[in-house]
Amino acid sequence: MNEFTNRVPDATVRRLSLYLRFLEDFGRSGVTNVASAALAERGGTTAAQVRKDLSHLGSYGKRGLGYSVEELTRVLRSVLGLDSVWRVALLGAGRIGTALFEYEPFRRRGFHITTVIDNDPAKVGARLGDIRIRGEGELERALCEARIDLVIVAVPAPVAQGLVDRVVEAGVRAVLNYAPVQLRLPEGVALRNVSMLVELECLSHALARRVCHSA
Amino acid sequence: MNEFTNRVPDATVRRLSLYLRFLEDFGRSGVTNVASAALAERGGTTAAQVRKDLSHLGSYGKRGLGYSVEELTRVLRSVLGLDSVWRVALLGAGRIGTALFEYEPFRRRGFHITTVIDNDPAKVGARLGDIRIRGEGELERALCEARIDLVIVAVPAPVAQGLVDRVVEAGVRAVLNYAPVQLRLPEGVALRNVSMLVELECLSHALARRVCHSA
DNA sequence: GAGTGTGAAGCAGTTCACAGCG
DNA sequence: CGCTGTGAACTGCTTCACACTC
Repeated sequence: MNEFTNRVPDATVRRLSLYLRFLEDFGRSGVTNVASAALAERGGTTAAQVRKDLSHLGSYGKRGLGYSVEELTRVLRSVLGLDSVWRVALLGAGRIGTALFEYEPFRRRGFHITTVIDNDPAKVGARLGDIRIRGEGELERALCEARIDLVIVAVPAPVAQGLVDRVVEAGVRAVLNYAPVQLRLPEGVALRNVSMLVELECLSHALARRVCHSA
Repeated sequence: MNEFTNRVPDATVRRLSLYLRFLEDFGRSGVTNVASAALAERGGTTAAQVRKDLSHLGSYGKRGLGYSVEELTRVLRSVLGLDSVWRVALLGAGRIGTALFEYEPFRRRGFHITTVIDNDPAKVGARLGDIRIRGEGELERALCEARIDLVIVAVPAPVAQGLVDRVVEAGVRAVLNYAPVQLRLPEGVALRNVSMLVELECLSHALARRVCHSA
């Protein structure tokens, strides 16, 4: 099996993202080979799980030796689509939007926020870093001009769906949603929700019921 | 079965949090009864899934009628531990920390951030809202004085584990982690990770492989 | 010997389908 | 009749165990 044959399960993809971080750390500390057990240790999972995850991508391990840090790093970057630069638009330049904009790891991983939209007239025309904030009316034009691949939604819940409809119409195929709404998207558009409230409420459930949940 | 007999699966808890939002919306628009199909519609899931989820809590539906919005709201709030106020400490008053601090929905749901810690001497003593930022050295004292239930970690990755060890030692039983590290915690402490990078990389994977993932 | 790759078994969450109640 | 609650079937992820390779 190789990286093109099969679909990689969602749960696996999320772990691959972690493994990649660990591999980069190992690489920086000069480690050249790493065993599934070592990755498992760092990731709070099991060696069998790591091997199963990696086996979805192909056979990159050497028996008795483990995986080449350098090779596996390359493979994971490729599988996760991190060897191209993705052009990202940020919708909403409020507290959360601004924090995301300035989050260094995004840029380091090849996610370039080249467009920022906000509908507050006081903000339009202002700068975020070296980018001029544009008004909602320019949405389609901006997405098209900048050939945006992916959109981060950080606007208030009530306006999110309307904006996203337009974004999808404009041909964007991936949406990362920070607004506390369940967005409705057509087939073929990838969506991920990051909900601060949901996670916090899971913890509050755990506290109230004295049950331990981990993730 | 009632709300105290059995463990509620993790996947269900996350959906309960969503259902609660929908119920509150329905309540505001004056709807008094709601069928599983209506909740499913809003949540992008199926009616059977909703009923199965709710059946973990007990039998609150009326056949032929659906669920009482008011009653179900009360039950969900209780199951999610939202009828008490939780005292929260924020570690890290950087971009992300500040954004979280000012995120209104937290407070509205009963999560009160009463303590803010940062190790930057320039920030210590400054105010965030009406709270004085305290130095790292005061961590244990602050947690204890404020009887903190839950900690939000928004510090740089390299210092996160050290701080969390002290937090756990001080008796805190729930941690919401925004730092891009895999924290190691003892049994019995609830942990949730919110990783901007993982979600973004799932999307980039989907884009690169032209596969659609939703959540 | 050390450590991978993988079928097979085990487990958990989801979907189905329908009996039963209001 | 409409809609819930739930066993039973199903699907998919995780764990196990071991043959196999370096």
